[in-house]
Order: sequence, then structure tokens, then C-alpha cells
Amino acid sequence: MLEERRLDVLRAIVEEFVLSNEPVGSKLLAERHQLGVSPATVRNDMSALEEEGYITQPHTSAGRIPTDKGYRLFVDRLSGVKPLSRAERRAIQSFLEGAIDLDDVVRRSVRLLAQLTRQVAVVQYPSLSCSGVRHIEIVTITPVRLLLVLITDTGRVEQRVVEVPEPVDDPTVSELRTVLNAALNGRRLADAPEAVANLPDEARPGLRPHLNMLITVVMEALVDKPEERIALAGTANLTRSAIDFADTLRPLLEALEEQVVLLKLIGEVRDLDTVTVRIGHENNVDALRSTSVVATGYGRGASALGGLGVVGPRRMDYPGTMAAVQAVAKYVGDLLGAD
Amino acid sequence: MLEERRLDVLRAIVEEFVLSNEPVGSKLLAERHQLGVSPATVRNDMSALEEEGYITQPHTSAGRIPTDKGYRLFVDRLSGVKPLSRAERRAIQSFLEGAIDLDDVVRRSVRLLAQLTRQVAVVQYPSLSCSGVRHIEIVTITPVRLLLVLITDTGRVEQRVVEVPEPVDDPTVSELRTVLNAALNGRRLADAPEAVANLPDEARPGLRPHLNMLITVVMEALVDKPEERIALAGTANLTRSAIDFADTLRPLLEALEEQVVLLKLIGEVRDLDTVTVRIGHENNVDALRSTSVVATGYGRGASALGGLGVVGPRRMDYPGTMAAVQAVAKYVGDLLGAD
DNA sequence: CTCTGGCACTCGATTGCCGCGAGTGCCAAT
DNA sequence: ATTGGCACTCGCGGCAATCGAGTGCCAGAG
Repeated sequence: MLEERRLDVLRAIVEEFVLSNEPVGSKLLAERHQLGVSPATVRNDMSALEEEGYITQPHTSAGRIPTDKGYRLFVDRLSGVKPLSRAERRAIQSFLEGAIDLDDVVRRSVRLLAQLTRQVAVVQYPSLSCSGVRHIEIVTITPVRLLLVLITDTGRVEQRVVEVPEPVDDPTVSELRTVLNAALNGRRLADAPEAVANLPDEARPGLRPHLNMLITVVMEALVDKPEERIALAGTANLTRSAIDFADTLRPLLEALEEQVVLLKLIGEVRDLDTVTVRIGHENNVDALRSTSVVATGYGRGASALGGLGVVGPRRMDYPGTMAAVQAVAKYVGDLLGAD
Repeated sequence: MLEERRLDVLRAIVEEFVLSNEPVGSKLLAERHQLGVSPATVRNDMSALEEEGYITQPHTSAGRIPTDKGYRLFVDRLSGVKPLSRAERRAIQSFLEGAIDLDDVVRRSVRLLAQLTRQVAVVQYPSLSCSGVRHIEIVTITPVRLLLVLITDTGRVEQRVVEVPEPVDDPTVSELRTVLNAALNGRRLADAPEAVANLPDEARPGLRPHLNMLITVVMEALVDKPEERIALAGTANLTRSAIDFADTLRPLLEALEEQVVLLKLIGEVRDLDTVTVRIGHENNVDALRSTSVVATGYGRGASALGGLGVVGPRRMDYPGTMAAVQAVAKYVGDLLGAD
């Protein structure tokens, strides 16, 4: 009973603070939320909550604000799921269904997510290694430079220039194309290594050096260190909550422009079916220590194709944001998994 | 003589204000710049300059700051060219030469430009219509859905899904590929319409409907309304100069995320060999009314492949920025024109 | 043992006031 | 035309007084 109400108080504090962005006091809480007790009682609870580290006061004569630990408890135990409204679901659907290609899907999703959550949205392009090979094309640029174009079943098109050891003529290119496609079409890139492992042995001798070269490139560039891509939107929303600009906003913007940082961020939390929340100091990136990240993976079937999420102030509508992230992930997953 | 010194004073004001970001007074001017006259004389000149609308004072007891008109005069007549240092040129070269493909070139350039100018940099991908066709590839997805992949000589790879009226088999696809490549390889996309105009008439009858369909798609999607792309970097630099954030920074960030706005901006000023400067109100975009844009086109030969530039505060080091923009445009043009 | 009303206390934010100083405009003198 | 002198304006920083939201604690009631 007692314990119960303390949590109610914490929940009320979080909700109130998220709305108002101002330290919340006992009087306001007792009035606005039906706690059924007087401000004085609330004060006692708040005192206890502060003792336990869930809330803190910015300065002596102010109300309380949640700590990271407080938000954490709120997210884990206190916040119900907030289903999206019918209108929102329809909006998502109609916003995404007009997409014509992968780029379009990703760009639309990221803008949609930014708009829904009013925060900074991040969407990772489908990982190459999780994608399947739809087609491999080889184009001659010069006799010793070939352009390798890889088309995946998620619609990504990747290209690499390959220098071959000795000039190749068109029939040979044709042959190479046939062999590679036969070996890889329909397979996932992650499975590529074994699929091509003994291709050179089976091919006619004249083809081997070129084949080896191409295979090396495919492996190195597309499987071992695939070039991941990221789309970003809604940075303007940062001006909504950030107050101390020079100190907070700049490093944040800088971090967001670093693809590496974002990839690390998304990479850590792209589980399917689970929306991960990182609150403040829980983030491993310095510049994000004062923000929260809500992210999840998208994809169809077992493994995630990629990740998406939002970055926002710790003072965030977690239930709503989590719902939006989950919903968009579901739609994007369906869209890219199906195509 | 008199006229001459007045302009010297204006130049000094602009230079001083760009450095200090504070209204500059007569005493400082007379001391720091060798005008050879007393503060009182400078005051008279300043008074005249204000009368003519080149400078203004924020409040009565403050120094003067340049108006848009003042910056304009400065850019047009007062600022010499500021050649980049040897080190800077080397930096540009070494920064760009490691690029492996088009995406890489563009991303590196935009970051480089942002770093050099400490402002927001914008680089447009080479326009499709100005690019040449290196290769056209057709991949069968289903018998009635083909994926058309266009590879340009600037390294751009564009893809479109095409629905054909009736199923096509592989030999037909092969034939289509051959015909299209024969007609378009090596040509510029802008010349494509006439190149393909009477292809259907020359082809064998069975091929015509598909050919027509493909040609229609190529024309519509790639020539009439080509999807232009933009890369952006250095938004963090906005926090450097912008002071009133909620009112200035947000709409600015929003505008910068609008590809349409940026494309319009760049599209208007992508002349080769000329660095265009738009100061404050000279910009047609509302959100950019309090910024300046310095941009130019890049490319090799006669027509521009694309445009690039920076967006920054009106209080900007114009000579330096113009030099940087010009230099980067030159290198990017060489890189993409040659490849 | 829990809750409540009362009360004194703290401390950040706001307001009003004052003096400093940077910068100007004007004028008389050179 | 240029200059030194001088009075004037006005933004800014510092300081003190005031206000009030919010707290902690305590004694009393249920």
C-alpha cells in the first residue's frame, strides 16, 4: 500500500515533468493527480524517493525532477503501453505506402518517425550481410577495371570498382557474371563465403585469377566490412528541448553527423520485438549522456535487417515514443521484408 | 580621395565585425586600421555610410554593423581574393583523393567544405541529365517486373522498377539490354530523348511494346523529373553564430532538411567559374533571410554537373569562404569529370 | 503506525536602482 | 577637410530588496 503509492507518486512526477519541463512540487501533484492524500504526505514520499535516488531537486527551493534511475524505473515498471491511435496508424500506412524504392522507403520512414515523435529519428539501411543477393552485374570500364554492381532483395544497390590483374574481354566478363550469379543468386550475403569458397576450383583455369579477384572484393567490401548507411531527420526538433545550446547542442549535432556513432548506437539495440531504451548515462557515447535513445530492429523473420530509433531528451514521453518506434519498425520490416 | 576613404572605412568595419561579432566604433577603427585619420573623421564617414544605408547601429550608444547592402558592396568591390594557403590546398587534395566511389567523393567533399569554412556545407550529387550513360542493365525480378539500373560516368547508379505489359523471357531481356546500350552508351542523358526516339521503329516488332515501356520510364524518371540528391554537413556549426535559437535555428534546420529548398537554392547558382553570393534578404527562401549563401557549380567542360556551397551567417568571412568553395568545386569537378 | 495541517526556513527569480563607460553627434578651431 | 573637445545617450553589470514556490519537520488526530 505504502510502497504502491510511492510508485504512483514517481509516475506522476515523471508524467508531469515530461509535460511541463519544470520541477514539480508536492502541491501540484496532490491536486492534479488523484493520489487521495495531502501534499504533506506526498512530501514524505518524495523525500523517500529522493533518498533512494529516483528523484532529485535542482536546487533547494524547487520541486523534484526524475533522475536517470527514476526514468528507468518508470520505463520498466510504471508505464503502460500506449497504443497508437487509429489515425496515427493510418497515417503511418499512407505515408509509407507510396514509396517507390529503398531510398524512398528509408527517407519516408525517418521523416515519419521524426514527425510522430517530434524528435531526432534515425533509420539504418538494411544491412548488406542480412540481405539476399538478387543479382550481380559486372560492367567493363576499361579492360582492367570492372565495376561490380550488387543488387539485393531489399533493393539496395552497391557498387565497387575492381582492378583485375590482366585485361579481360567481354565474353569472359559474361562468363564471370554467369558463374557469380549462379553461385550467389538468392543467397544471403552472410552465407556468401561458403557459397563461393570453391568456385575457382570448379571454373576453367583461365577464369580463375579474375574470379579470385572478384570474390576477394565481394568478401572484403561487402561482407567483412560492409558499408552501412544511415538516414537522419528531425534535427530541428532538438531546438525544442535543448536550452543550453553551445554546450549541449553542438556536440550532439556533431555526434549525430558521425555515422560511426549512430551505427554503434543502433547496432547495439537492434533486437526485433524488443524496443530498447537507453536513458542518459546508460549511453556509451559521451555526447549522448544527456539524451535518451529509443530504438529497435526491423525485419522479417528471425534476424534484423537493420535498426531504427529516435534520440531525444531524457525528459521524454517514453510510452508514446516506444509505441511509435515499434509501429514504424513493424511497417518498415514488412515493407522491406516482402518486396 | 574622400570617397576612397569612406570605402576603406566600410571595409574595415566589415572585417572587424566579422572577427569580433561586436558593433565596431570609431575609436577602434582609427587605431587598428591604418586610416591615417582621427576617430572624429571616421565618425563623419560612418555617419555618411549610415545615411547611404551601408551600416546601421543596433542601438544608440553602440558601434555600427554592416547592413546587407554593406556586405554586398564589400563582396562586390572591396574584398580581394584570398588564395588558400599551400597547406589548405594540400589538405583538400589528400582529403579527397582517397575516395573510392561517388558516394564517398560527395560525402568527403561536403565534410571537407564544412570543416574549411566552419559552416554548413551543401553538395549536390551530379545531375543525371548532365551525366553520360556508361551502362544500362536490366534485371528480371518477375516476368512482368524489370529492374532498370542506370550507371553514369560520374558513378551514380540509379534504379527503377518497370512494369511491362506482358511477360518477357530472358533472351528478350538480353536483346532489350543490347538495344538500349547501343543507343545510349556514351551519350549524355540530356540527349537521350532524340537518341531513343525512333528505336522502336527499327526494332523487331515483338520487341516494340517492351521497348516503348522502358523508354517511357527512362524518359520520365531519369530525364524529365530526375531525382536530385543532396549531401549536407556541418549543421553543428550553426550553433557557433546563431544566438536566438528557437526563432532562428529551428526554421533554419527545418529548411536545411528540405531537399527541395536546398535544390532550389543550389540550382539557381550553379554557374561554373562564378562563385555566387546571396546575402540575407537576397535569398528567396524565408528561412534563409538571415543567412548568406556562397555557392558555385562544379564540373568539367561547359555545363555544370552539379552545385555546391555553404550556408552561414551574414557575418561571414566572405573572401575565405568564396576561396574555399571555389577550390573544393574545382577539385570535385576534376574528380568527377575525369573518372 | 499513518496521515495531516501548520510553520519556519531556504533560495532562485524578479524588480528596481545606480554608476560606468563605450560610442555618438555637434561645434568651434585649425 | 580635418580635428579635438564636450555633452549626451543608453546598454550593461552589480547590488539590494522583495517575492514566492517548495521543502522539512513536528505535533496532533485517526
